[in-house]
Amino acid sequence: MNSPARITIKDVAARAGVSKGAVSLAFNQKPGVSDATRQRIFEAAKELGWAPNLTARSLSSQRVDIIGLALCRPARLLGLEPFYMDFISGIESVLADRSYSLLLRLVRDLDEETELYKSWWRSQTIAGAILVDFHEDDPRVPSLQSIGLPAVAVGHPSLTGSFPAVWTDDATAAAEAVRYLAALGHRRIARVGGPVGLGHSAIRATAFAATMRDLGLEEGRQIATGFDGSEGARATRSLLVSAERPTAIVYDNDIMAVAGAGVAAEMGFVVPDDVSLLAWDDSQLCRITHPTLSAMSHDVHSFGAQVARTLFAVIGGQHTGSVQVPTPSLTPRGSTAQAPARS
Amino acid sequence: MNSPARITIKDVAARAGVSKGAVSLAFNQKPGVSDATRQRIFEAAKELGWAPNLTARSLSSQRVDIIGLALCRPARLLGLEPFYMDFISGIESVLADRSYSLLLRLVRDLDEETELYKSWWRSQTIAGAILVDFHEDDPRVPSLQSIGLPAVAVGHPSLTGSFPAVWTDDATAAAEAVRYLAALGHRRIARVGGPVGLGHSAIRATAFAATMRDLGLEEGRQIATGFDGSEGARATRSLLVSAERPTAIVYDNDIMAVAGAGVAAEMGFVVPDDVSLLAWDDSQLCRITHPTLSAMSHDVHSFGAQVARTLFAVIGGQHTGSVQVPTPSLTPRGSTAQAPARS
DNA sequence: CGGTGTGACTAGACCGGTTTATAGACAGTG
DNA sequence: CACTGTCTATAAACCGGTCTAGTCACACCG
Repeated sequence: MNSPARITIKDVAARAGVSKGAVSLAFNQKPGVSDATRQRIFEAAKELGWAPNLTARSLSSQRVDIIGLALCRPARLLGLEPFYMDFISGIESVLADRSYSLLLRLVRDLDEETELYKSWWRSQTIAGAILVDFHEDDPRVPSLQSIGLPAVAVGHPSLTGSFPAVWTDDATAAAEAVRYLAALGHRRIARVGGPVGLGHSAIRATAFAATMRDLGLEEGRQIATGFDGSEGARATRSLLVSAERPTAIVYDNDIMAVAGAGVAAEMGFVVPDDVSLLAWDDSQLCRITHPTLSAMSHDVHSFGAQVARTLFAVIGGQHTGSVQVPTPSLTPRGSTAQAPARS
Repeated sequence: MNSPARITIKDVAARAGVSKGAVSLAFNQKPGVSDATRQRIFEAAKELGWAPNLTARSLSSQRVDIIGLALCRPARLLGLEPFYMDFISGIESVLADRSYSLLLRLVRDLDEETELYKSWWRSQTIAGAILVDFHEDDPRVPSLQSIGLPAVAVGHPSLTGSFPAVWTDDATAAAEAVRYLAALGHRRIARVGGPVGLGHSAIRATAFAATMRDLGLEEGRQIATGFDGSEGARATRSLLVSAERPTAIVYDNDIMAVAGAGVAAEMGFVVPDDVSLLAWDDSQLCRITHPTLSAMSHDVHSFGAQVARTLFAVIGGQHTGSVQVPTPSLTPRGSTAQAPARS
């Protein structure tokens, strides 16, 4: 169509009266050019408005400055989960420092995700990848390990094969949640969790059940959902109409807790007098509802940053072990209180 | 470190007993190779597990299959706004069809954003860009126009210079919101909006004021915020304690409306009996609170898809005009009702 | 039978950088 | 003064594709 003759390294070299090689050396801070020449080269580049063509650069240097992230949750849900954007922004904060960018793709299922990563890796599009939402016996682990994709896994090390994991101790956090509610006198505690297949949901479920047992409480009812607000609402409704109505409910994310609070209000239950609710993640959402939501809170942004740092270590060829980030801790707010007097 | 001799087009060519060129032709669905040969080539490629190196491809074809998107809102906020992820997923749905990917970056301010786009464009990293959140006299317009970056602007055409705009009629929607509330008998209507500088906030503000005037209502109070939940709460608090307390409040997004509902409850006002609240965007959030939130609703996913389609047209060299997507329309739910009897 | 197409295929230039081997200039040294 | 070493700078190979110009075989035509 047009292209007013793109400026290349050659033009800059000509203008500065040097060779292509010299320009390359100057721009990569390498020795081999005098300060005076370097200066001249920078000036020429500035006058011409030149910046190195990254495509050409990565072709010849066999290096690429893009990280891949595929997310495999329904779009509708992603929009709602404050978690992801916060997580992504944490990743970005580290990438930006090193002039890396994040390539994002939403996929429908794990197979599509695996294929995408394979294709990105084979085609040298990405330098490494971030894998999230691990399932038990996750199919991505063997496939992606075998092609040697540098990646860091966000999930419990027991799930992530040989990929270095960045993980948070969900089991301990789940136990703390139960203990806290028990300490408030609650004896019938329920949990509204994520899908059964999902690794961290399973871990929380197990820890939840074990802690209930430890404390001598009857086994709490647990309902698996798809993290979706409306599913959270449905689960809450089902819990609140049951004969053995729980007096406290733990949710696996903030959205479902908000939905739960909505359902409680709709059914005439007062939070926290009739039922205590405990959210998970502690995004800003927990602070703007009424009552405010008590939550298991952690720093999702830092979590993302740590993931990115670990990935750089992996790409750099270091044999990184798994990294544990701080365990979510309880932040009490207005949605939890003493259990109501025995009914 | 290792690299088990990366497979290139040459290896595939050798294995299939043809030249590099033939492999290239076969893989790009171009004529010039017989079906039999094509077949052999594909087999060879499959056996070797080869996929074209996209870096090399874009270098020689001067084409790139990546779209850039820089978002310039504080990370904390992005996580909360259901809008963006939904919007992004709409974009993705179109990109994926054409095997394009989305390069995402969070930036701190418009200057950083401008520089980033310039650098992406000069370095041939992206084929085009999506610009969002236009301000009045947006500095990005002249800078990016002058370098010839193919881009589509999400915002009212009056703000986007010569960039093709994809926009939604906020003025009409804002007027509809006011008219609806007025029809319910509200006479003191307030608005909690976005930052004054932001284009669509300004448009809504103007339309809001104009409609109030048209209906013969006293000028409604409008408060500018940063879209943040806590700011929405603060604004609502300030409105509800004022002498001229409004009986209806329109918010510029869902989060602030949720926060507003929280504040109302905290202050003992019943929604919608004492005060009606109207959200904007209508994410799932509006359906899970209690009461549910009435909202100006639109299809953000399709919006994103339309933006992507328009961008492809621009990249393809078509002189696209601006495209208008459907105007947000009112979806009444539980947070709006007749105005309380005259106090 | 020579001339003209046409389709299949190849050699090699090219994209815009990086990197290596090498040349030249100059200073220091025995 | 020849000899070595250091520093600056260059030419050319290279990365892995695309793409143009051209070769070749074969059929078709007058």
